Amino acid sequence: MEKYFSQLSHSPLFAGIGHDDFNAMLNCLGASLRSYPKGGTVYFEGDTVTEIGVVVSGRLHLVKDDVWGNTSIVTEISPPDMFAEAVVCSGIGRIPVSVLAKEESEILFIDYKRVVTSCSSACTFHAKLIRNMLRILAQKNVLLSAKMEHITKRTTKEKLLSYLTEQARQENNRRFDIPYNRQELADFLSVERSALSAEMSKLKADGTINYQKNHFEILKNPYTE
Amino acid sequence: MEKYFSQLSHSPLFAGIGHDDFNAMLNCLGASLRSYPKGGTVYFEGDTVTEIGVVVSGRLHLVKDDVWGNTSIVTEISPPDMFAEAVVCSGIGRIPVSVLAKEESEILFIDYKRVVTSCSSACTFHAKLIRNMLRILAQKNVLLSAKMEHITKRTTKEKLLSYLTEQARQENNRRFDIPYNRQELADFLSVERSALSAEMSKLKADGTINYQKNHFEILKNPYTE
DNA sequence: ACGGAATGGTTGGATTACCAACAGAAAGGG
DNA sequence: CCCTTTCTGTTGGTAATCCAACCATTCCGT
Repeated sequence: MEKYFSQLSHSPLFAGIGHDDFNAMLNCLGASLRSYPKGGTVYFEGDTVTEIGVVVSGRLHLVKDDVWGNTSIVTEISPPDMFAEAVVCSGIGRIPVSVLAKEESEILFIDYKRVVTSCSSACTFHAKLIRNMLRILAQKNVLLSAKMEHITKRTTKEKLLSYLTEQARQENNRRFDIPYNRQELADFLSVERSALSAEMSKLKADGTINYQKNHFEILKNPYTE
Repeated sequence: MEKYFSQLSHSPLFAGIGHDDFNAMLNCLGASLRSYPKGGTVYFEGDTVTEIGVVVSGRLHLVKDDVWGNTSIVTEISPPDMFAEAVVCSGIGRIPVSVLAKEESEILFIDYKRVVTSCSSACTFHAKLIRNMLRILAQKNVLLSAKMEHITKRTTKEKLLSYLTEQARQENNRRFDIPYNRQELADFLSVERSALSAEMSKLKADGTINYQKNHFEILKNPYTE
């Protein structure tokens, strides 16, 4: 594990946990490091899961099979990402996706019960770890909620404007940059790239917004035409 | 607070916390009960928030204003629901919605720092409360992720099939009931009710699914036409 | 500077969703 | 039981998206 410390110490889950604490913690939590060959299966969909997984090397795919066997990739997990945390913490237990190793991978497994149960020696990192966990779950929550706001809009135009005004609000400025190119923005909003481009052109033409590449400016209220 | 105990003790946040602990906990956490008149404002969008709110009476609306002042209701909160928990736990702090009292309301505010900081008297409920918090955030996470799976599909048909096959998978049975009527299902999937009905009729006609009211059955693979 | 790849904008035809309106079926109340 | 309300399915015209294809521009390594 020693060689992975510098990497893991910068991960959100272990943020703020020092080198000394780190080793003590892994012992206290009974963390286990397991390896999977390329193409190996970490979990099958529906498996009961009680451990949080942290990828320390390699690459995983979370995949979903529908009832007829069609497979689609939900996410890719690479170091130092975590997986299965929501299923474990929620108490649902049964994982809704299969987890496959796309490369030879090493995963650090942490028993959730031992995270939330204070040990006898009252380790200092317990509180830290739990706060980190809460922060991670809550942040993901906020991100998902924000995205949901945009995606539930019906038209490409509405989704785009919802997203852009949200960015403007966050920056507290009508001028702002976005972190996506057109294709990525289209994917994020679940729309067609070409339709997105077309809508952007229209909005620029009628003076609602202006943009160059990733820099945007909101000019007037699109709802008061 | 006493009169609200039976109600709050059944809320997810306080689940498993007994009557004795309950009062001790509120003291230990420095919880404060504040009242708001009908139409009053609990938070303005962008306010810095450090407390989790639990509605004990009345009714709140979380509303969102875009940059031009148009207002839309994001959620309604009624007892014993919680709000602002994601913003507070995530450390983001600035609340992305305004919180308004639609009726005269009483809200129990709990300082997050005192939840995650073990007190000197090592109260037993701290661990319980934190586990509850983790569970709530994680459950919301799982629900949001599942919904996102369906909504990111492009067409009404795909959204519907994504939802139905997910239900079939969860029930482990091709026959299952859904908890929504047509309008609610349409709202959940962010599509038109009429378009949804039409798609359902088509899928029934071509023998892909069958249904009566809220009872559904998946008959064959829609992808291998 | 050159060539190739990636990115962004445009267009036209096919598909799909939206909207409004209507009608039959089911549910609920008196 | 009847009446009203709610729920569900259907339809037709309109509007929007999707898809494929194409071109222009930018980016990047050689």
